[in-house]
Amino acid sequence: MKIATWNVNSLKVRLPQVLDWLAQQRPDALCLQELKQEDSAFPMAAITAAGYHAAISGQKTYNGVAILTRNEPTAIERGIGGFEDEQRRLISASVDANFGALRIVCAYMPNGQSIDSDKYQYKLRWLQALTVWLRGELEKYPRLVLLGDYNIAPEDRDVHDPEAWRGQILCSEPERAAFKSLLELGFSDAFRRFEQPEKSFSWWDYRMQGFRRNLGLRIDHILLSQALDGHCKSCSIDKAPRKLERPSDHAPVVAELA
DNA sequence: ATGTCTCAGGGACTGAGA
Repeated sequence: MKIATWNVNSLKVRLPQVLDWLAQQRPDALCLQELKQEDSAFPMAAITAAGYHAAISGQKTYNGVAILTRNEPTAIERGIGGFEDEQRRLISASVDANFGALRIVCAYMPNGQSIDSDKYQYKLRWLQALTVWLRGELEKYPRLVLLGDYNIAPEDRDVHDPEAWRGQILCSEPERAAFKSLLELGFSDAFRRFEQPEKSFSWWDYRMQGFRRNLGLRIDHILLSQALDGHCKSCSIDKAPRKLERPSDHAPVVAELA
């Protein structure tokens, strides 16, 4: 089965691209972030017509996440259990796979703005709560995949200019330590299980002709629980949608499980 | 290079967030 994650930076604007991508790629599951719309505005009819179910948790202007699946999702849950958060950043659902039920967790992790911002403190608290909560989720759902926009570049090789970014937001040591804490739950980074081109990124700033010059970061990830390790057959970044007119600033990340 | 894109409020542009 094919699973993917894509920060679309407004589903209203990006809907035609999402529908095209679904038609071309036919993923079994697509996790979306930054819908930037309330649930009442979600384009359910178009998604249904494309052959997909949708579990959604939307919000006006900011945030908002969804899981689109070809098979009906079950046990849909919103947010991090035990963590009060008015921002709609996380949704979970289960789908059947040929190797057993798969638990999908779709996350839009906080950006943090800058390391001296109170949004940075919120980011670190959010990541801590996620890690605590996931420990229990992994017991309930051993075959669990955590996909989304992590807003963390885990290593220097995930950054176009590591020296310029050192200690900055998306790259700071506390953020990288939080990412490592996720790995210590038994997760592995699907992308790094395979040989990849150098300077592989998933996000490029709209400014400075960032995409054309490949001034990017790899901040969108697919983490696989230990029970899924042997099931992952490939993982790659699809840069094609980033080349379109009016693109999202992120590209989809895709993994194949069997 | 405070550089681009998106949204809301209000009804043209500005500010916030990324």
